[in-house]
Amino acid sequence: MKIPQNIKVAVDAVVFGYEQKELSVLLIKRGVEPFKGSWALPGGLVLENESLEDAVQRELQEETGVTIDYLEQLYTFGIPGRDPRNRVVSVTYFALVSPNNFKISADTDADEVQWFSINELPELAFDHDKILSIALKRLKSKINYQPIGFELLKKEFPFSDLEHLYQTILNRKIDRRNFRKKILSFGILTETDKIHQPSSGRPAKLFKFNAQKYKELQKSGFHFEIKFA
Amino acid sequence: MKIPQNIKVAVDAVVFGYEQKELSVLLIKRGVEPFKGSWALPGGLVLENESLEDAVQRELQEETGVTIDYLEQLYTFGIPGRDPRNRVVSVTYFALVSPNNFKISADTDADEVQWFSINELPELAFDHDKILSIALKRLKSKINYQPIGFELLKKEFPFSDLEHLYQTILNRKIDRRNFRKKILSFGILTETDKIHQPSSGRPAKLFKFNAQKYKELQKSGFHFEIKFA
DNA sequence: TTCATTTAGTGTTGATTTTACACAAAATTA
DNA sequence: TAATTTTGTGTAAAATCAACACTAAATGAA
Repeated sequence: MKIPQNIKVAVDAVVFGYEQKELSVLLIKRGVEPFKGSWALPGGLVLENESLEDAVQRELQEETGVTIDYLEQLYTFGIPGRDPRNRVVSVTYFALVSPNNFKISADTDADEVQWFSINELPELAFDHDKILSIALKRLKSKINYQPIGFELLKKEFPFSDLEHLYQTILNRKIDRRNFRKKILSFGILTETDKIHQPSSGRPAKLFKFNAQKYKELQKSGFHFEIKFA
Repeated sequence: MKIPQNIKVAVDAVVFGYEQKELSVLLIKRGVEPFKGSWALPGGLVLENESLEDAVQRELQEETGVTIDYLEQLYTFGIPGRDPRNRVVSVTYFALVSPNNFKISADTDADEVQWFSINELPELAFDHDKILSIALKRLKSKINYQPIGFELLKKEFPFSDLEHLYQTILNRKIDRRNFRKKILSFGILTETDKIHQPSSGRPAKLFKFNAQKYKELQKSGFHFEIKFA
């Protein structure tokens, strides 16, 4: 005799943002038990007729109002007991948001959505700390072999922003000359004619990531890959 | 008004084996509709109280009798309509089997389980061709940066087996001297005192993968990584 | 107005890694 | 014993990586 399966499917997203040389994660404060009042990753149950990706986008829209620039599946968690109420299998996603879309929508309760610096995280509900740590690992590893760092910057950015981004995420110094040389050698950045005036110091040219060019290069076997001194 | 969610959770596994310089995948012939009579990846619904990994192991045991040497989560598929009956979210796994465990258990119906060379695949049920192609991509990419190739060989193997394995999976020639030099330089192989007599030609020393050593090296920052001419 | 401070921008050299490449050694079979 | 098969090995040129420091252009303060 078979017992009918009753497992709920949820999605959760680890959304990263970067501003002011700080890497942050988007969290929501839970309004219901269990873990009422705790911070958690945005997410929720998948609806009957929507794809997993649609579910993530919908939940992010509903809960945070934030627009996502990059989204990929991270990992699926399904150990019985990870949710104290029911069996929930959670498909988690990894998302990046550019500073342009950093702001939290006005129609969400600001009390309940917040960016947290990766260095000052609160305790998280469920197994969300584990999910977050896997996402962070993915980010740290992936920026080395895929040009996803640009998703965390404005469309046009001074080179030093990219440099600082890598240093922040990888948490170490990078040789400026070697880094610039390497990235520029890929030929996937376009120099704009605009310049950026920092609060003090020499003005900087603005660059933008050329996704079109990147795709072409990919087709001819090019592989984005960074190694550091 | 909320409609209660009714989504089933399944697991499916792409199991790779390697023998006679051929890479193969383990498939089962479906005994029930839909796709009755078609070949498909082994898998099935997750039980109420088992973890996803346990579900994969159980299904593989039940359906194929094959013992798995390496298992990792691959990707989760959840587009509505991928199963014509119900909404099914399938968490897929990627598995490797060594030739020692290659044989299909006697208590399964041999008619319904079979190894297929990656070059002579039948049509597959559901979206299993897509799953398989992602698994293959993963395998091709992962053998370059993780020592998982050994899971597809016997515990003790002549060096040329490793060489052929890489050539088969990557589908290209590899320089024998450079390959050997690189792999040996890692220090994760132990030379046994046994030798292997090929059907003709010079006898070869047998090596084995030293998982212990690999773990130690990993801790001190070593990273398995292969690049080829 | 110039001096101190801040950030952007740039090349060279030595060390290391990668690539290309060919022949001798040990066994089997005819 | 000659032909065939597979193992095992070194070197040199090319490419990449790693280390390293000063000048340029702006701002703000003295």
